[in-house]
Amino acid sequence: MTPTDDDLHDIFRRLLARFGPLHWWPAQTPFEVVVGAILTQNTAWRNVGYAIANLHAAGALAPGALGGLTPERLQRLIRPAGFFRQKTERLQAFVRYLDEVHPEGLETWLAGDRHAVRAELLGLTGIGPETADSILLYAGDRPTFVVDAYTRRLFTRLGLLRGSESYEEIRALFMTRLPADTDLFNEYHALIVETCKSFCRKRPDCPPCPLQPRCPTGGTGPAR
DNA sequence: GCCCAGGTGGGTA
DNA sequence: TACCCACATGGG
Repeated sequence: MTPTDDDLHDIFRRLLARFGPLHWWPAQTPFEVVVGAILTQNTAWRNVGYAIANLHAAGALAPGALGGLTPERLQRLIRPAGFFRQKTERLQAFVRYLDEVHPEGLETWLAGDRHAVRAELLGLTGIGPETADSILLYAGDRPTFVVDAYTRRLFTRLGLLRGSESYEEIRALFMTRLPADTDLFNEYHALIVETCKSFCRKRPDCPPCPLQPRCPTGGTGPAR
């Protein structure tokens, strides 16, 4: 049931061969990664893109600028990403914390002790394990594995997870079987997301699945 | 019209 | 620990 080192390496090789390196995260700066990580919580990335574009147009993709907006203004800008009241609170709480506790700046903060920084992120309102790991990996360039709904779904359909494991269990599983390599973790998570987005049922043009004869992301999608 | 999307926090048993 | 619910928009 639980994947071996070889399973995890083999799946990675197949996905990389299929999609090539993706060089995530789709953002220009570490701060933009943080904003995207919060905005994408239980939200389709397409909608996050609209909100990021609004923030960019408003010149608000920097901590000071975003923190200086009124909540009403920020809510308007990020409305397309959904949960806009909650997410406004979370974004402004983050920049407030950054300003008050880490005047040295986001990148310097994230470069500190990995475990301490993760614990600190998890203590912030609106930052759960997936958001914390996304920030560490994609904004801080630190080796931590990001587990998301796609990871759970794909590996459950491959028969390598039961599906009921906790976030921390799945993360530990990957991290104990793979070398602590930032680039590997970066690509692995990106490839899992890309694979699940290529979901055969939604993409009739989906090429042969690199993992199984019947695409494990599509369930009822066309075989091959 | 209905369901889902790269979660999180608060509440209850 | 294990569920439940609120939070909200846009696209298939």
